[in-house]
Amino acid sequence: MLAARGFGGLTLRAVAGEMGATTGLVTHYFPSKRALVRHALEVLDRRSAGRPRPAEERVGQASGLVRLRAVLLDVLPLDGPGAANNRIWVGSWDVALADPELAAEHAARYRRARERMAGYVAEAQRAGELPAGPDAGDVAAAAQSFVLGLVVQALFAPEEFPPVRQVALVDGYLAGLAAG
Amino acid sequence: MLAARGFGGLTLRAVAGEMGATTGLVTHYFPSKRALVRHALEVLDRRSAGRPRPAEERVGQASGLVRLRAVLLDVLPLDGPGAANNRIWVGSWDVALADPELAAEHAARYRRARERMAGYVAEAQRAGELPAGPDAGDVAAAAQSFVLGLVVQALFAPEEFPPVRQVALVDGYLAGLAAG
DNA sequence: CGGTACATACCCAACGCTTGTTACGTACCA
DNA sequence: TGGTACGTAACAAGCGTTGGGTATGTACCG
Repeated sequence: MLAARGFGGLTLRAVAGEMGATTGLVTHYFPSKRALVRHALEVLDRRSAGRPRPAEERVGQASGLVRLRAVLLDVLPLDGPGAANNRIWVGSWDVALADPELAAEHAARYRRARERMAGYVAEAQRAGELPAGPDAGDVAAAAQSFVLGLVVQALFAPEEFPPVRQVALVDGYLAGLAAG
Repeated sequence: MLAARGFGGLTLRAVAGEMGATTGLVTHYFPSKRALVRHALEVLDRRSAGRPRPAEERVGQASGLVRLRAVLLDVLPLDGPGAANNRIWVGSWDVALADPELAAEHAARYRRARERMAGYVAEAQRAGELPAGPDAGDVAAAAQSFVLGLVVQALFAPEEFPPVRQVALVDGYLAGLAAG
């Protein structure tokens, strides 16, 4: 629903209809539409964390730089489901920016992601894969900025940003980081 | 209106009320709400292009790298109006992703911005400010990804991304480009 | 110069529809 | 007997949109 019509086109009846049910079912489980939206975002977040990650799953206990790369690639809309997820995520920014509570949850999510990346960056710095100079938090924030923006551009211009190019751009970015 | 309540909270009555008028005025000039939204985005785009640009205006006929930096900085939410503009812009992605025509206009806007940046990149490459190896279009796409994502993060976590840090991150990114 | 015709700008009121929400009824299951 | 899981129906509110009314110009024509 959200991936197709966005948050602006989200209605309880459409949600219920998609499940072959009625609005009574939805309101039975969610006290309000806002709670539904919140739950949807939480589910999406959890699913993104728990889904089969094509890039990261084979990484195992690899080096910090390899894991950083895997995390970055997992964010990108490289396939159909990934694009759908990202459409929802990007669309949620409109409602989140107008709802302080949702905005805070988003901020927390992105902060967690940055901290995770910062750990990989620090690891890569200790291993000499990345220059030790820059602050790991800054590098992580920059890397997340890069992929977030790449997601947006890839969603609006899929033919200009096919999966191969997305990966190539990320690799180019990481190469720049390594070169310092 | 849009900066405060987002596209999900946009109503003709609220728009009219904000001007001290009625819905009749709005419908007199716009055949539909969709046309209103379209016009608003167009105005926002034009205003962004024509507003006093604190970073770029003093650049004049400077080098390609300096101009690239100025363009990137002009996108960021470094002050109140800049943040408001970016809130609208980010919020518009939800409605645009659900409306093919709006999506196409967005894609065209971002493509134009990339092409502009690519020109500066090529200029910087010719001047030896940036390594001549990478494709200018790729560098421009990467740079725009970077700032777009930085905008999103800065909007959700303003205290973690104050103007100084935003500028520092951009400069760090450009330094990496020059070195890589 | 005066008067008529017309277009513009805007308010007002209402339309039909959709929305989120609520209340109630009913089946199933412990 | 009671609680959970739904469907059904209706509610009031708000929505975009429409049509008509009324001023204020503005152009045309004798």
